[in-house]
Amino acid sequence: MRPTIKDVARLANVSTATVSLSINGHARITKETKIKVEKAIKDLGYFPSRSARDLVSRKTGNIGFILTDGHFLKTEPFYTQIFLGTEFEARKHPYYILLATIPTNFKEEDELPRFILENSVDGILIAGRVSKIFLKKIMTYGLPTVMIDFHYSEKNHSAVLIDNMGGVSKATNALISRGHNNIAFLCAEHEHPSIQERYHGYKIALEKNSIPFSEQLIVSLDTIISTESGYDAAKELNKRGVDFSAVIACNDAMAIGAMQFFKETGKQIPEEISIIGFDDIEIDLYQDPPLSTISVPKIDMGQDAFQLMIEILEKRINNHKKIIVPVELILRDSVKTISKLS
Amino acid sequence: MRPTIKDVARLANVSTATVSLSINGHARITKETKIKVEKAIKDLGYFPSRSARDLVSRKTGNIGFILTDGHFLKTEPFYTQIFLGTEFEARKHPYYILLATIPTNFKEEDELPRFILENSVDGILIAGRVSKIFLKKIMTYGLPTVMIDFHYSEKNHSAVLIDNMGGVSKATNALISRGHNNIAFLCAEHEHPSIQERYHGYKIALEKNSIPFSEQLIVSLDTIISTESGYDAAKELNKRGVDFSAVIACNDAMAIGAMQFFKETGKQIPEEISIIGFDDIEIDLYQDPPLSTISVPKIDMGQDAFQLMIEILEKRINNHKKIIVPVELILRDSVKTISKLS
DNA sequence: CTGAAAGCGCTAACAT
DNA sequence: ATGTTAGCGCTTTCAG
Repeated sequence: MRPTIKDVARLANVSTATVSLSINGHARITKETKIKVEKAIKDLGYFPSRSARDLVSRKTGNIGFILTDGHFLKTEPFYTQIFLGTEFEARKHPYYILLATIPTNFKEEDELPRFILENSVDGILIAGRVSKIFLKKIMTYGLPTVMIDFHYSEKNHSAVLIDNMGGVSKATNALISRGHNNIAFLCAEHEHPSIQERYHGYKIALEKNSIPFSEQLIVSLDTIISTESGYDAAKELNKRGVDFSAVIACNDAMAIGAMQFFKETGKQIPEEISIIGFDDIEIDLYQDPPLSTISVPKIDMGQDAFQLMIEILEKRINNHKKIIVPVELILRDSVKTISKLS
Repeated sequence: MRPTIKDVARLANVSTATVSLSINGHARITKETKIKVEKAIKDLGYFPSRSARDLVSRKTGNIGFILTDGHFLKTEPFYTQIFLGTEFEARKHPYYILLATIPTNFKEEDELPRFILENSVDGILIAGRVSKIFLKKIMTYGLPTVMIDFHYSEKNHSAVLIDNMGGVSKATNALISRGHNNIAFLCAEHEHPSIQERYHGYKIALEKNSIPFSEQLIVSLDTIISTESGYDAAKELNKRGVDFSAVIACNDAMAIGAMQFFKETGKQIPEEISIIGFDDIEIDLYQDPPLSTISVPKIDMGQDAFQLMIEILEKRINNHKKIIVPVELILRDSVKTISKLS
């Protein structure tokens, strides 16, 4: 039988209240008694019962982590790493993470994650793009929510977001400073806020460098972001017959697909075309040549999100705070300098 | 304020005990009262409190899922899929899955997952290879345990295992029936039980087909299984200068590394060398040619493991049961027929 | 077949 | 500064 607070109290010769107060550091307990209590706890190998604690405190000690099936099952563990980040952080706090996936295309009649229905979480983390229907449905539960790598700008949620604009601006600047003037931009899923931000970063950078913007260099597909759409986008760009020496893809998957197309058509990378992606996924390194990219600190994002949740939960900072995590440009062999600007 | 069992009792005009019995289907409650109760529950939107329930039942309603950092972070979501399988199954039962990672090289002084220390799980699922030190340490807690894709044969745990031997036998047979007589076997981490089983499957198949076994065709590296070790193993095989028309690698990662080496040395696949891996990971399809492999039903394995846990937990089937999940040979372009046997 | 009541382990007033 | 005590919401004997 596991020892209870009573056992501790008995052994330490104090009341259960004292033990409780002592453990939770709440009241001003004498140092001496605290030491006595701690010794008893140690001797007994005592650990507070979660359910008893939760019962009286009316909390669950759980945080729900929600993402879509598609995002969880993807080959590249982008969201998996974010999840792990929240898990790492949760270890330092009295919380557990409960994971649930929802259908990628969540519909009105779909059921919400069980931990919502059962009221087993004190707050939820939502990672990646989810449908508006889902968001609306879940919001009726009034749970503290932190979104990760996604948000609808018109809604006011706390969120941890990637510096999409800054990232692509960096990439664009790097290309420009290496002599590239005709830089194509390949994307898909253009209704995705992140994609719009990345596109925006591209435009801003051109502007700042007084480089004319050309619609001809933009390929925006209506499909899902993937290696295939990257391939298709490159094909489309190629068909247009415009001049370009560099390509920015809205993420690594598309960049890799694009590289594939260029190689198939006999174009040399980076001799003829420089290319930069976004995300920094592991297979970038295995490309030939290794793909340059914008690196996103995934583990950190998860940790940030969890910390934000704790703030909301404990310090009652309910003011829809947004954290923008910085990104880093990683230049590898897929980028070549054409002519240095002074 | 969430409704409690009291509210339900009041509304249904019965006692709380009746509500409880009714919900849990335990006693023979009249159909009528049961209906009354159910109506009240529905009207109130009542849901039993987990913590209250757990407190009295002295269970936690949680199952811990443990795997190593390395396995969780791997590019290929092998264990991630298994995890998702357990999660899928847990949804149908009154349990939540708590995930924790441990250091790949767990040492004596490393701390066990928090949910173990805090007694917040009723049982644990352990996926993939973990150190003996870890296993020994965790076993002192006497928690019901189900191992997945790994076990020490001398210990007696319930486990869900892959049919490693059968899988490689199938692959070997397929190669033989396509005219291959000199089949090399590439592996690493030979102390891993799964690898030994795969190796065994290879030998058995040769024997059954009366094909002489040659040490020269076996490359067993002392390193970790990876693309790199696959590359190295192929190199070593090549150095030996022995004749072979086919290669079985102990998993897909190694197979891909081996293909890389063969291609670099100008060997044609499958014209000169046929190759088969093991695992069925997504990138197999993106190889050139697409890699043949043994497919492992990862989601199923997770579900099986969870079900086994439920059996142990609820039906008290404590007899170290093992489930061997079947695998499937998937032949793709990396295998060529040399000459058909009649 | 149903109700009364004890108690699971803990926290937080309220006393002392 | 510490002890007493009343619950938190639920399950489960034990009576009736």
